[in-house]
Amino acid sequence: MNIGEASKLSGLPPKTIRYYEDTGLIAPPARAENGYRNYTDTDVHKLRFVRHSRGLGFSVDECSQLLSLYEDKDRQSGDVKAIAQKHLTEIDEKIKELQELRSTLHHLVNTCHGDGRPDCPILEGLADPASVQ
Amino acid sequence: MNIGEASKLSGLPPKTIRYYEDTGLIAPPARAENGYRNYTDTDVHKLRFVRHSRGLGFSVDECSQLLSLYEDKDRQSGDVKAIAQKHLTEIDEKIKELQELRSTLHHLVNTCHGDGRPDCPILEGLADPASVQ
DNA sequence: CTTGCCCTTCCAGCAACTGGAAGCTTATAT
DNA sequence: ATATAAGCTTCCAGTTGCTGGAAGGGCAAG
Repeated sequence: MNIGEASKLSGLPPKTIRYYEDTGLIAPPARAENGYRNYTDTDVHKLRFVRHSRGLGFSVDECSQLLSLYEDKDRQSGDVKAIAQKHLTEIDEKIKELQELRSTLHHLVNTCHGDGRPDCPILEGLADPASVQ
Repeated sequence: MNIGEASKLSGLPPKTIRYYEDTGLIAPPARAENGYRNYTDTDVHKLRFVRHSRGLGFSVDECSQLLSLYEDKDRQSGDVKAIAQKHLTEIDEKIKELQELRSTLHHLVNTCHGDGRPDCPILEGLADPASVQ
């Protein structure tokens, strides 16, 4: 099938599929006589795998490792779990970071009148965070 | 003062300060006779403002708007609040997104033995998310 | 006078795409 | 049959927010 069809089935834009090929994340597919990329169901399967991995926030590099493990029938599930566990930890850190940031921002927003007057605790807080602590 | 001193006082790396100048976020400072950038306390004050704004996750473009409002003594605090409120909403969305993603990933990680055997629910979940629902 | 640090500019690269141009081929409509 | 549109190809550039490095000049200490 052409890239457009593979795109529909995998849920990845054609541009992204080509990009993944360029960067080596996915192997180049066969080519038809007219030069068009020719994808198999297996190819699409892997593209879907990558889309789901990226959707869970794995980096392209991590996706590459996961895909290798997926294709290796002698893999050790511990290797997969290690990658996932590390990513989970990073997500937890990111969430924590955002929540702290949200808390500060929420406080600032709450204390600002938000009217036509110029005095603004948000700007004061940005100029000098200590002033709102 | 030179850029190194401004860097220490503002908490921004010299590279970043120059970058902010290049992109128009902050106005070019005066220059000494030897061509070195010459920062005033006011300049440093604005650099700190930008660092705090960026630290709260505002984009450089939003920082630019906030800085303009900070410098405008006839500003309306409602304009500031609108920017902050919008950003807060985006943070909330981001947190929600990450939490959902975390939940899925956590579930996958928990169901994987993580040993020397090849069977792996994580890979199965990435290949076909429906299989783990 | 040389060592070493600070400053200058400019160019390149990171992640992960996305948009657009120029030029094919194929499908559809008249 | 032909005109047009859609889909495919490659390649280059831009996005966001820096960061690293090279090449060269300034300046103080030993």
